[in-house]
Amino acid sequence: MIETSRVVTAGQGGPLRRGAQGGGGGAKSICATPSRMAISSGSMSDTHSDISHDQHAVRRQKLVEMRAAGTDPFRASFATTHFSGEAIKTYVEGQDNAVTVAVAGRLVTMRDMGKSQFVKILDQQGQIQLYVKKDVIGDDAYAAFKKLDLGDIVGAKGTLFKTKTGEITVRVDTYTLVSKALRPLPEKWHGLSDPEQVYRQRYLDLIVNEESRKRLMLRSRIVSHIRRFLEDQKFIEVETPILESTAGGAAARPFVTHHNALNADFFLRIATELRLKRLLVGGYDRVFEIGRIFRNEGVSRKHNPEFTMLEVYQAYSDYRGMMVLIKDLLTTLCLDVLGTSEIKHAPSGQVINFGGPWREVKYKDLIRETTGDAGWFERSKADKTAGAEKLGLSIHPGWEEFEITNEIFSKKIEPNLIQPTFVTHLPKELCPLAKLTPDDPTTLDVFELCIGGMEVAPAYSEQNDPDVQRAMFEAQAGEEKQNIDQDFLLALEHGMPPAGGMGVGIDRLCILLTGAESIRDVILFPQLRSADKP
RNA sequence: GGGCUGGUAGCUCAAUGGUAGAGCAGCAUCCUUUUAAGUUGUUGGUUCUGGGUUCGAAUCCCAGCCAGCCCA
Repeated sequence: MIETSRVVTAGQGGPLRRGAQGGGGGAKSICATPSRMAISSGSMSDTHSDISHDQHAVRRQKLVEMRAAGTDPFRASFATTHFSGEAIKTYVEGQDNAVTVAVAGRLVTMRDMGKSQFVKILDQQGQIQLYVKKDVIGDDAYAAFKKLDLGDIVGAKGTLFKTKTGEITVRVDTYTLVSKALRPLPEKWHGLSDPEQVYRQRYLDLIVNEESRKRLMLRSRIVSHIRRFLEDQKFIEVETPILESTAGGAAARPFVTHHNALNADFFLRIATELRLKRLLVGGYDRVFEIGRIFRNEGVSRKHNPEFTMLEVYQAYSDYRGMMVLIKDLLTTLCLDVLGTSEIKHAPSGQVINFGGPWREVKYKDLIRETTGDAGWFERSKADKTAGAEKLGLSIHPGWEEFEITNEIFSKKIEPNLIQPTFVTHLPKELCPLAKLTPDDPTTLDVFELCIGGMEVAPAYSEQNDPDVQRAMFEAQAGEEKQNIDQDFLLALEHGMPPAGGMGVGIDRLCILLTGAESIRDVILFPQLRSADKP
């Protein structure tokens, strides 16, 4: 497809453990509890080292003491009745302590006031405040509670009330420590801002940076909405192979891997198109896949080596049917997930409006308009080169004419298409998988949906003439005939229904809908160079 | 791949080539409705790594690693 590409290096992102400093810090008793902690690992020097500054050591010390006292947090669990958000909703206005809830989560805020404490825990739905009073939970439990650290995971049972500042809070009757955090959390006010650590230790980012947590959860809801939307329209979701012997369906450099038992190299797929069309042949009339695609290209703000693409195929439809589908999909997506049809687009300062009619314009008209040359497509290559350079573009001498023209499109036109725009009738050289326009065989029955200056979704009237398809593949492959997917052509000879097909880059869509600045902000674990030390 | 910028305490950040600091958290102390809670005191450093210049380097130079931005 026209779909643009993405990314990267093979490196394997292992779990990173940054500073190696574990264990070493001698275990010396700092606070009371001289106890016998012969078991604690590490050296037992006799020097009276002070570990009070070493948060990791202090927390390990607490764990040792807890175990010595017969409680092991890692062997405990806790039965919850509500997530934080649900618990808050069950509060009945004006009726303090009427409802009992059991919630659990990570301690993210602690305010110690002597004989009582306000703390907050974080779970999947957000934060909820707990109020712990010494005279309610008892002296021993309170003493233990005071030893908890930020980052520890606790379960708490109690009744809901509203504080004098109006926050719905759990008045804790009992609590259980269910996991001890041996490492400290990043600072609460500024959060975690070092981008490297944000990506490498995403779990910390999710804990302390609410925007990240919300943005990435929004992504999950977006994908979920897409599935529901398509299923409601009788589309069938399928999963096709990632390992392929021929990487087809797009123009991109694939990753190569090796299967030992078969003693064969395989490519990681660069598109799902050719597999899904085989399913059209097989009688799946409406089919889609939301799948990971791998492209062995650069890494940038808009490219990750692996990314997620939705591909949809609908028999007895065409590129115009895909227009209706994508417009319905995106408008309902905005309303259901974001609750609005208008989205701020920071780079351009514009407000993108998904609600109104969407502009539709022919590729050639955009080119003629931008170059100011009504006869652009009749010009010689030299004239086109000169025209493009006049627009400030640098043109490689080896480029074909359509490449020169497309350079104008991608550099001078696409970045300015902020409002949803269907660019139709692209030159036939740009894609070998679509049908030619009946009254203009130099163009294709396709559109490219551009929003926010990005290509969001290309769609075609899919080529189903096996002979035309073979000719187009061969023309594109040139000397690389071995890269042609012969089995796909065989499938076409069995007859594929006319169909509309479309690809939607999920990551870019999420960038758009969440206002993210980089693809890395909408991918939980973006690709980075290996952090392993040599 | 090229250019630019950055890497200092657990986190966020300071520091003319001259003893490396602050806030948060940590430790200790007071406080039973707080909202970045507050109070008093206090600990904590392989300044990314390796070379070099210098009487002296977080700072200047060279190389490398990692990251971000821009470009191809």
